[in-house]
Amino acid sequence: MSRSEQTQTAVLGALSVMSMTGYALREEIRSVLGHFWSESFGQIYPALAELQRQGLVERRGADRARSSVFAITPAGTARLRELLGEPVQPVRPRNGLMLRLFFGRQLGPEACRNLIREARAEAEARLAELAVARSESREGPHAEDRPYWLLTISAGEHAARAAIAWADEALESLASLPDHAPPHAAAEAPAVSETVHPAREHP
Amino acid sequence: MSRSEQTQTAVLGALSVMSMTGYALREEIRSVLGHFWSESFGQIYPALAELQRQGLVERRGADRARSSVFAITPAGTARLRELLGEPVQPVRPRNGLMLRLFFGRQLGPEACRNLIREARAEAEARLAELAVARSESREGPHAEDRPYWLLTISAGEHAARAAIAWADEALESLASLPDHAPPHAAAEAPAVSETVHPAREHP
DNA sequence: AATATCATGTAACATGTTACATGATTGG
DNA sequence: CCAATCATGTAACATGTTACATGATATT
Repeated sequence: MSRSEQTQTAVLGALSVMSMTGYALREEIRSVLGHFWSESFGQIYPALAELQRQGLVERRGADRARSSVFAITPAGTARLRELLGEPVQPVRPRNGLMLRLFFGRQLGPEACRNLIREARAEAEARLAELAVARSESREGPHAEDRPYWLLTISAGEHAARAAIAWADEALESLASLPDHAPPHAAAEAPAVSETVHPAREHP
Repeated sequence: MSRSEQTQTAVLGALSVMSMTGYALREEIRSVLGHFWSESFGQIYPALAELQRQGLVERRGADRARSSVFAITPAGTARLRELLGEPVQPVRPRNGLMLRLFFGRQLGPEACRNLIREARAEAEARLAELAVARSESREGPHAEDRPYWLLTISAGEHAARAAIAWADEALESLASLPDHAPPHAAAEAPAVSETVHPAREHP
């Protein structure tokens, strides 16, 4: 999977489930695949044009600036299988939370705790969204697709629960640290204060 | 955190632990932060130049093409704290495994199982690496940093264990699926498939 | 009629990786 | 000396997002 074939895969995949407009594609990808995939207009339309040129999708409906629906062709389905069979290309990690925690000594325990609480809340929210997705999947287009969709939902749930468990553990482990603030801190720092930072100077 | 301040954060953070060359920076970031962060030469050197220009790091040693060590300045430490305090910028997800599983019906259960087994093996490997990192952290430069490093290691472990648990569950759930291969699969010839639109234009 | 949303597309920008060029240092 | 590795840097490329331009359709 060298090029932006990734986008082609996502687009062909979505069209394999249901024909739709490019606009709807973005919406679908955001709402349905949103937990593990993302595409922007700037990728979707060029990809659609290229796929059409290759005869992998076709346009139906008025072709002059009017709303038109894209549908996958048999060749497109074959291509989709081919693309799905290619090796998963590794993602370079960029986890801003972990970066901050790794240098957490510079931030001090309290700020770190806030970051972790935030992450925990996000994981809870994700869990709730996934519960909705799970129940909605019962009305999904194809019963044949459902077992696979549930796999991805389950993966999200496992990850979110792990994040929550980690956060609780991390908060506890940070609680035992003396809240001594960063080394020689508060030099020129203006009164930033942040969301929860009431106790700068202790009694 | 608008620009590539992310890179500046990582570089300043690494230099806050220990002074080193740009080359070593890449190695350190890859080996120590590798589980959740990555930078390439193409980012590190320009970032170092910019940081030096701003007086946040300084160069020590011969400055004519010879090996030189970069060290963080007091202003750099202050800037690091500022950067670490900025909101975590969300990452757009791109999980190739989940994309494949979501359209797993096109691949068939067996291919999906292979993907999951692969992911499980990677998670096991990650777990082993993290165990090494955990034991190595005992000889880390600064005892004060250790609690924070352990937080990130623990997060990796939680995530990896969750991935393993999910994989086992997923394999079991796929085992119950009839191994009927993808819909009208096998032949690469476009054997007419069409998931949603069985009928072409002609009646 | 006015506004919001749907829909398509593109250009400018932002980001990030790879491959290369160059030379120093080190170990066999 | 030769090769490998350390070290710095850059240019070309690949990727991806945002903002804008344009106009249709639907809603109020």
